[in-house]
Amino acid sequence: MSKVRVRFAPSPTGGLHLGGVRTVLYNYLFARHHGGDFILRIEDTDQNRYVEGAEQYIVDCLQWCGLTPDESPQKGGPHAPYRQSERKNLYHQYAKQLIDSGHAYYAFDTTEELEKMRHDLKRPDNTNPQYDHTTRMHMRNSLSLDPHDVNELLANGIPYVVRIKMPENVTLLFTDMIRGEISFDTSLVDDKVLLKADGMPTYHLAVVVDDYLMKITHAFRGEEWLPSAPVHILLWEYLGWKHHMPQWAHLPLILKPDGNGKLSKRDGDRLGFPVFAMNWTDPRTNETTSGFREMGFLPQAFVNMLAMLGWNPGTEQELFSMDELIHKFSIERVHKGGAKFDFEKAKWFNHQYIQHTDDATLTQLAKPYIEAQGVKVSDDHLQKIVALIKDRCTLIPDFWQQGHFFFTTPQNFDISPIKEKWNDQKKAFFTSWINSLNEITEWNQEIPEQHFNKLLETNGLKKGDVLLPLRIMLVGGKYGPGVFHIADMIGKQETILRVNNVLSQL
RNA sequence: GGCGCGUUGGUCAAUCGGCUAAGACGCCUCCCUUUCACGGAGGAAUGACGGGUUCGACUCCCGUACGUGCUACCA
Repeated sequence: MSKVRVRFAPSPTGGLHLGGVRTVLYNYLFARHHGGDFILRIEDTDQNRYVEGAEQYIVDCLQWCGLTPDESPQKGGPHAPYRQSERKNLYHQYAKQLIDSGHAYYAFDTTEELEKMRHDLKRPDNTNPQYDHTTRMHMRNSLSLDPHDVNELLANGIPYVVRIKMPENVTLLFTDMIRGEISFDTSLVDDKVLLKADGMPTYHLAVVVDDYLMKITHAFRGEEWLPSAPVHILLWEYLGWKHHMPQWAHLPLILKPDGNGKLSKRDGDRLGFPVFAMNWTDPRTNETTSGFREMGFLPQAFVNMLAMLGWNPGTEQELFSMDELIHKFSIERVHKGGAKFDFEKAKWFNHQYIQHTDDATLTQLAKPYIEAQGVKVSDDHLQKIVALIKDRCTLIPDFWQQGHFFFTTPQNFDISPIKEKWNDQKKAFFTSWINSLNEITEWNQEIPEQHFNKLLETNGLKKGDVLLPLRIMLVGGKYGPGVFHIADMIGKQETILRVNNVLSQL
């Protein structure tokens, strides 16, 4: 068997969607599992939809996720170029070959004529009339027109497209690696455009020609492509490449969490979670769509989560390194049905990864978020804090949410939980505690607590009476790690200051 | 409308004819923690429906329903 070669073939029209990343992932895992090649091919045949920066964005996403291609527009390779727009001239000969063999034809219909046909033939029982064997002879093409007229139109440079001539009454069978045997009746498929009037191929022609030329052995794509599979299979056959056709796998869709349907970036905006891998700003509208990276996901967690959305190894294991995924991944275990995206589960994965990441690495990840708040802190000091609060961090920005009081004096105190039970006795306790702290020179985790404990009895209080007030004083709210850990980290002066701050408010 | 594909708890899902139907997320209760988390122990919650085939069907077949995708000179 020849070397496995797969490709991810996005169209550079915007940000990379969850489903897109998962398609890359499955391609990548499959290629690595089989010791094959993973190729990035840019399908930019639609010049109207081309968006500046989208290709670079895709490349950056793959890089962030650790899914680097072996061949790509950036890296080059034996089958360059890897951008279809740069391969434009290649496709013509194949279109010509199809016309000569009678499997395709020229069509001269204008947009208006096409619209008229679709409008005129529209019936309740046929809401979408097609350009197919039932209608093609009524249209203006090289099948319906006199050959002499066709030549004249071509000679005069009248714009034309090339359409595939779908055969009638042929049952097309193929085996999908995920779904098994699938069949189509070719009479029901329309004469798809292969070459557009601007000279660019459509997806249908380009994908077949390039997969052949680039020696692709396995082709993974979204389920939405299933209905056009017969067109592609026929092209492989008509071009004489039948025996080189890749094995197909149509991946299930990723669905929106509520209701049904494909997950779209609008769902993310609506429900408050990212749909793109990284922030994407549309250069035309300047609108930014948020991404998992910026929200504070670790790429490994993001990838792990996506791997499990539509695939699992049949064991109870949920957390996998990339190497384990490569080792265990098999396309046969990919599900047929679509999966609803669950942001809560996504966050759980990230929390798991944070807990399993060493403190030094986390420190470097958290640092930019801390510094963005105008705080300067040494790596050493930060790392101690990170160790103390990582348990309660789900996303990287949580290191600030959960630890801001280590860096800055709280300005707002939620005293409501302690206000009602506050009394002079407690006030006296804290005053005497501060006084005793002022006396000491040594500062660590134990000393302030020893003084604290000692004073309880003299003031007739139980520890539980004053622990929460102390927390509010130091933190500002009912959260955070052990209070004496905090006192230790912020130091004596700051501890006294914060106690006084709240004492004056009560 | 036509065609394709799909359907196990709220969600992700195991099961490839033996089921008293795993596990995870989320939710609830309790324990731990004199905060919030983490952790631990429990709990509620599932085979769309109807026919077959079979000693036995969540698993196989056929219908129906529902969902979803496609039906562009977009990918």
